[in-house]
This record gives sequence, C-alpha cells and structure tokens, in this order.
Amino acid sequence: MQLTKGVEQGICIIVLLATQESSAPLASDEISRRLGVSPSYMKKITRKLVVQGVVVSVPGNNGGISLAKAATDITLLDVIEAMEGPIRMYPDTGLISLAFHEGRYAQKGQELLRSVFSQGDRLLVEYFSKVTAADLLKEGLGMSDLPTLNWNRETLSDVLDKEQDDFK
Amino acid sequence: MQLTKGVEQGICIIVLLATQESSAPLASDEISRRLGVSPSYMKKITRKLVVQGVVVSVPGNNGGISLAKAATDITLLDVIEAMEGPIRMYPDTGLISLAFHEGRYAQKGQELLRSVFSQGDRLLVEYFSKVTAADLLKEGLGMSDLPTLNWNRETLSDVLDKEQDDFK
DNA sequence: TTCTAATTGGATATATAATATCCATAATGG
DNA sequence: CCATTATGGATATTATATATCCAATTAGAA
Repeated sequence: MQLTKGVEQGICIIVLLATQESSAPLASDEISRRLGVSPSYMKKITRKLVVQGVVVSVPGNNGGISLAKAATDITLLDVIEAMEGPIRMYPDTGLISLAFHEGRYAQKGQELLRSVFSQGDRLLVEYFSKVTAADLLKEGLGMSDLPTLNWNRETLSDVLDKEQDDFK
Repeated sequence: MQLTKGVEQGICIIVLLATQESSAPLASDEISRRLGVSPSYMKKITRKLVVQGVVVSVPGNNGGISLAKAATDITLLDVIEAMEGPIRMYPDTGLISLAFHEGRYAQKGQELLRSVFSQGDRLLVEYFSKVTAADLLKEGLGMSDLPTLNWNRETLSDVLDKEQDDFK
C-alpha cells in the first residue's frame, strides 16, 4: 500500500521544473545530480512524466525537459499515475473464485470486492486530482507567485533572498 | 499502490470463519487446501489475523481459528492492517530534504507532503473502516442472516440449497 | 558538415519486499 | 502418552522496484 519512491522523485522533478525559467529546458543530468541518482536512471524517470503528458522534452544541444502545462494544471494524480499507472488497490488474482469454486456465490463475491475496492480507488483519484503542483509550491514556499530561476546556475534560496531584498 | 495478495487471502479467511459453526474452530490446514497454499504458509497468514485481534486461535486437538468478534465488528481495515500494518502511502525517504538541501524550504516542503499524503491515508482508513465483513457477506450472498456450516465437511452451496428447499 | 549535448530505448544488474515452504517447539484434548 | 494443531525461526523463491550501462537518435552550434 505504499507509493513507490519514483513518486517522490517525480514530485521533486515537477517542483524543479515549476520554478525553472520557461525559456530554458532543464537537463535531466542536472536533476540526477540533485536527486542523487545516475543520469541514465533519471532519464527513465523523466521519460515517464513525458509519456504521461505532464512534461515535454527536447533532445539535442541545450535540450532538456520542461512542464507541458501550467503548474495549476498539474496534479499529484498526474505524477502518481505517471510513475505507477492507474490507481488500482485490489490485487485481483481471482482467489475468491478459486476458494469458493464449488459455490455459485464466488462470482458475485468477486464482483462485490472489485466494486468495493474500486470505490476506494475513486476516493484517492478524487483527492489527488485536486492537489496541484501550484498548491504545493504556494503552501511550501508561502507565496502565490512563483519565482523562476535557472537550476543549472542558481538555487531557490538565492532567488528568494534576492526578492526579499528588493522588497525592502 | 496495490494491496498485497495477503489481503485477498485474509478476506477469504474471514468469510470462511464468518460462516463457520461457532462451536467448531476451523483448522488452518483446511483453509490452506481451499486457498491453494501450503499449510505452513497459511499458518503465517492466519497468525497475522490473530495478532490483529480479529481472530482467535486454539492449539491442540480439534483446535483451529475462529472469529474474535462479530462479523459486524470486523472491517476491511482490520484485514488490511493485519496484513500490511498501518496504511501509509507516502514513501518518505527524505528525498525532498536531500534535493533542496541548500534551501530553507526543504523542511517545510517535506512536512507539507507528509500532511498531504496522510490526509489521503485518512480517507482510506475512514472508508475501509466502514466496510464490515457482515456487509460483504450480506451483499455477496444476498441475505442478511448468515448461514453457518462446518467447512471441514460441507460447502456453502450445500447449506444454501438446503435452506432454499426448506423455504418451499 | 561535423561535433557536442541531449533524449530515447533495449538489455541487464542489484536491492528489496512479497510470497512461500520447511522444521523444531509448544500447547491441547482424548 | 499420542495425535493434532498453533507458534516461531530460518530460509528459499519469486516478483517488483530501483538502478545502471550502452547503442541509437535528434537538435543546435561551430
């Protein structure tokens, strides 16, 4: 019942991209350094986000990945499904049918369980589809308008400090 | 994000016990035959249900396991937690802290994610704690008063057929 | 055009957890 | 005492997640 580590990594990637200058795609090699995994592995992870349609990629020189849409339109569900596929809690191995093979109630019981668990699935889908990347950033940073920077050079703190200075 | 096969096995066990004559404990060896696993493995599974407090066991001759409480008081959450422990979706490896190490927002972001996911956990707990074994049996069998039988000898269909005949 | 930097995709290794079994021990009823 | 059953430890097997390497492709820049 635990989400995979990939979900956590995916969230980090989205956060990085959401605060990245839109003009400059972020190279997955850079992300891999930051998250402490190999460049080749990070490419596998980012690829999943591309396939899901949350991220777009451009190969070649000065290439990399960037968000495919606004942070307000990217949800936690997107990230989870990118990494794990559709949410399906029930491990449907047909055991009910096997166990109660002789009885005519096996089929009915099997269907009942499926519907009970898929109702649970729906609860999660509903919940996670309402949590957007923008929500996370807003609450996490305590500000509504996102700062943008180039993660290849700067850190988030640098930018936030600078803005604070401007405010004074 | 999938529940383990053990949950499905646990559900089958509860269903068997719920329709078992209360006077006669059901031997786990009998259950193992029905679910198609080895007796030794089945004992591991049933043990989890005992530890969780949904099932009681008596060793020795004519021993076995039986429900520790009424089917109306046994929930899907009980079975799930017996098999997998508390529901915790978030794979908290501290990656956020690692990735945004330099920034002062890492801590805040980490806590935010934890709370977001534990809210998801609560949704599931709430839902699964409301689905009882009695609900499953009632809907699965289409009747409210549960038939009881001895699974060592009979099958569920036998009993239900018999009752149907009585009704005529 | 050629070089470099980047994604893509296939093959594969490693780690971890789930699944499963065996065996020795303890407990219970006849 | 004997047969039967649960308990607990050790361990094997399988599946999945995690991770890496390498060859191929694509795009921009010199």
